[in-house]
Amino acid sequence: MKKRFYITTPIYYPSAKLHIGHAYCTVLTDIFARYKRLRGFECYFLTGADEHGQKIEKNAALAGKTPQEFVDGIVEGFYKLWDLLKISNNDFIRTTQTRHTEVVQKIFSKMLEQGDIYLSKYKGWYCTPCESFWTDTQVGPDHICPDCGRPVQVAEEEAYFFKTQNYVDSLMKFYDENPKFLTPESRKNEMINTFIKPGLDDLCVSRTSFSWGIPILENPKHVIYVWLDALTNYITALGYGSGNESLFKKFWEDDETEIIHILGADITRFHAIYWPMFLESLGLRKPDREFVHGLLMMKDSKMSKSKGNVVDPFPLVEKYGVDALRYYLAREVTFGQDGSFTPELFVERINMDLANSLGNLLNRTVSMINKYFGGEIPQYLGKKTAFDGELESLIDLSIKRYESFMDDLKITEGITAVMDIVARANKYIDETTPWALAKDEDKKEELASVMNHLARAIFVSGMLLKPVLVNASDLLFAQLGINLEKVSYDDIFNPSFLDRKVVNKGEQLFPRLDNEVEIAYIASLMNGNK
RNA sequence: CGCGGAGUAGAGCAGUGGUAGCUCAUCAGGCUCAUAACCUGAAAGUCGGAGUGUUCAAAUCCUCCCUCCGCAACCA
Repeated sequence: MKKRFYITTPIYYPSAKLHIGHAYCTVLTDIFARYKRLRGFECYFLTGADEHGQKIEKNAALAGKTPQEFVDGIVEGFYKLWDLLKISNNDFIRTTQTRHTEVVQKIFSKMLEQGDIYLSKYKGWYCTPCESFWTDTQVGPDHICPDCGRPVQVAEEEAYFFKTQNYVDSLMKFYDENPKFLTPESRKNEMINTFIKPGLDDLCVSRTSFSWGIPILENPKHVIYVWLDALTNYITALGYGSGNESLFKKFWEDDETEIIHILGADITRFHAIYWPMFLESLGLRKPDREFVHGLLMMKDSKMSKSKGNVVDPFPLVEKYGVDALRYYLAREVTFGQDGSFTPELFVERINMDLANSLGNLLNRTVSMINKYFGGEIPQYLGKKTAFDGELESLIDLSIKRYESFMDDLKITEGITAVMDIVARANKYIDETTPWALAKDEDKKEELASVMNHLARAIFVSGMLLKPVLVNASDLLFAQLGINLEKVSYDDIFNPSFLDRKVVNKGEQLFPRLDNEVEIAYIASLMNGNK
């Protein structure tokens, strides 16, 4: 196990507002980062914005702004959303920042000098009115501009290319030697069969047809084109090539750091093929893992602006709280597979897991401790009832399962391991029938043991869910009388940790939602975006 | 033959070789500490179809077919 982690999301493109799909990727990455920190590891978490390119240039012109003004406005929205979702990123990189642009220029120069980049001609379908190049697949069989629908012509422009042939063999070797590099594994097969085996083209890394990009020093009519600019954010953010490389040394070069990129399927190719090549060209280490997450569908069809089913996370969080949304994203959608967001699933998941199971368990337990023990959690007395041992073993087992799932980025499975504890605790109440024990003075010890065990089950669950439920876990601790300053992960292993703590019955952690009303409300939010 | 994913109980999903699972919904029962909650039990699937394919053993591997979805144009 490495002792330090560097984890990243892709940098998102600020051509429009972010939606729940971006939130999904960022929240899951955040959960992992928080999990690692909770376990006591150092974890540096980076996200950001990829701000160059023709589309930004065009959208800015349409909005009557300079490109920089335009992206500044959009990125403001990024900050707000990540703030709202309690994203714990350590840094936010913008590709328009000089700490990035200057280094990208140096990177380009180095590659050019080494002969990994050469000047040639980019040939493609060109739409004169749109001033845009398109690929074969983009123009389709009729050779029509996908933007304006008019016919396109074959055109050429001077461009720089990255020589992939220099690194193909070494990439294949890297795949072989690092089976966990790209997961899920089907993604790796896709890369090899679809892109590498048929023969990899060199990658175009500059453009002259627009100017909103990082100029190439050696030839300033060119700007650096998308991927060489975008992917390198992962190292420029750490100060690579700058005056101060301390972060870079610590979180990239040190072998004790595990480097993890989280990304979506549509950009797998660039992360899995070109990024390792760029790094090798620079003589740098490659990431340990690239984890490809699935897409969030809106009930059978992909979320898209034209279909009017884009979900805006803001009103959702405003109404249901950040924890509800974070929990839904992490639990409902198996990380690594496609999943869906629907109002029905959302309301059901929150009600069943958070309100009925966890929230209600806390509520009933605190009530009983108040009623039977004047609010003081009884001391741990060992295994006093026939069911104590079973509950304790289930807790121990669930902690182990949780840890091993989470370490392997199986976040959805990690959460279900915690919910096993909650379910078992609810059952334990029925098994031990505390209300019956309370009527018999001789059973006082058993009753005390039941309360202690219940409190511990809730405490452990709350701790394990802390990376997900960033607010509710603290509220849960507070109800159990835990001093938030004096609690740490390792306390879950101490059965006596809760002895004599005084509970505080507070608000319901997750009030039950009215199905019909809330489903209709969320549906109206989605339609409102049409 | 473009690439990829999916097809498992009424709905939504998990499950990659070893007696078919989870959540919800349904029905019956229990309990009363609790947020009409919680607990127990039942009914419900020939795991898309085909193959006298591989194997001691297949939802899981192989071959073929069918259907749906995503990518290929806004969009993680």
